[in-house]
Amino acid sequence: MDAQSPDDSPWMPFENRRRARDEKREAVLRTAVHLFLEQGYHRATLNDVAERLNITKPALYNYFRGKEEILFECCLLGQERVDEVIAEIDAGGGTGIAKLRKLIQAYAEVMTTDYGASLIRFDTRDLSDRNSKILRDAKKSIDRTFRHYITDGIADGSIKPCDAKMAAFAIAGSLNWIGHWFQRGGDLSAEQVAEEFSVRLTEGLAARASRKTAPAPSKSKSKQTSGGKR
Amino acid sequence: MDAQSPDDSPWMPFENRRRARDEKREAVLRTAVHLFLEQGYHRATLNDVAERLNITKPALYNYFRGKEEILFECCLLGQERVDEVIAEIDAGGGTGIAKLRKLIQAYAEVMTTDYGASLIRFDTRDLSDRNSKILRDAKKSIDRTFRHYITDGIADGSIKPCDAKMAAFAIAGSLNWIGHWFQRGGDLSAEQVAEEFSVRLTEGLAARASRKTAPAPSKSKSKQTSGGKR
DNA sequence: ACTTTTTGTTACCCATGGGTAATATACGTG
DNA sequence: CACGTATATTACCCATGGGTAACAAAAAGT
Repeated sequence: MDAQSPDDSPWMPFENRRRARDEKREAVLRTAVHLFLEQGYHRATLNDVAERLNITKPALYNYFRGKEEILFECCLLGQERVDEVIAEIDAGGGTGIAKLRKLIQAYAEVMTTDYGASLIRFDTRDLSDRNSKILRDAKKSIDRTFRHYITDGIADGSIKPCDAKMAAFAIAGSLNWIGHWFQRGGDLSAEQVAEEFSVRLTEGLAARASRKTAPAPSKSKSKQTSGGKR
Repeated sequence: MDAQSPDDSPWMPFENRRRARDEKREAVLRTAVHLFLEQGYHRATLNDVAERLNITKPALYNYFRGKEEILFECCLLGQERVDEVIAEIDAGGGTGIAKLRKLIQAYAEVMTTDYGASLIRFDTRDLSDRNSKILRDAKKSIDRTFRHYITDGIADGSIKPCDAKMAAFAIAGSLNWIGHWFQRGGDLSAEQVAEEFSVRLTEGLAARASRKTAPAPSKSKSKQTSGGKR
């Protein structure tokens, strides 16, 4: 997904250091998110980031207000990718479980990218109140989408009745964890993981005798939500 | 699980500050882990910890070498609880899926405790090389146990063939995530969560027509491991 | 009561690293 | 070429917070 490796810098040591501003901004973000993930946000210093780009720390301040803003924009990029994914799925339609599978697969792939992982590996408490709230709201919205697809699926019969809240937590947990263990170049590709998870995480939820195409119209049009305890 | 609230201190402002050394050590850990989780390890200062205990920072150094050691011991306590759980299950016996369910349930409950959560909420990179390795090894061992129960289950026919490695990741991810969202006093009790997860996370794995008691002795005594891709 | 040990306190050190000021160098433009 | 602007650099500031030294006050031993 990331076309360029995180190490290539537009600032060649002594060459044409003339490129569009936005490209440099992006290069800063790419390098920063990589370092933040590698060393942890607090251990990675702006000097480290600058050094990898063949510049010095104050030069970074031409593109960002400070360290916190860099962190925020990394997370934001990850969040935006997820939002795009959701918008696409919402536009497509399908049964609840079909949408859920699509979401799981796409979300899993995002989690294998640096920006995707940053969405959950970084602590929103390191952000300003304003930015922290933006991200927390975005995550809440993503969580709502998971739950929504699940309740949709229960309503249309493609998912067997269950506690949507906890099912969403279970699924999101598995997916978010990818951001912690996955690394490129391992023996598993991002696509393999995404494919496997979209199956594994839904096989327990799918209504039995699940005809791929036509979900059996359940006679009891129960109002969904939780089936058991609560 | 934690009998005492994290705020009660053996150092009453001006009272009998005479108690066993170990109790004080534990009180420091309880308060520290609580603060570390609440604010994040890097934002929580030793002054904060000391203040909550009605003492001053240097007093902490009577019980610990430094901040890092406190962090380490918190994680270690969580890890030990998991190890105890595993030892108990190993001693019990049963089919692969039965052991897996027990592990999931017990692990989930540990994750709802402060020490349990610290096991995954804290970054091992904040520890010394030595301590970091100890914890990473312990986690690897836990992961192996998950995989082992799964391959056991595949071998004894209680779990349908699947990629044990990824199944373990999926399950562990869900469980670890509990440490991020669960909080006491919410609308879900630790037991409810543990119970629900032990069912939800295994219903996709269980071999069909799973008689609770006697697992159908599979005629094909295949050598287990992965069934499909890899 | 006297020392000794344990457990605190106050006062300080100082490395770290985010952020800024002043300044230099290249770039595009009239 | 001169000028303004964008971009980098060097040199610095300083708040933070982990850790230590020197000292005080209980507890415990004798």
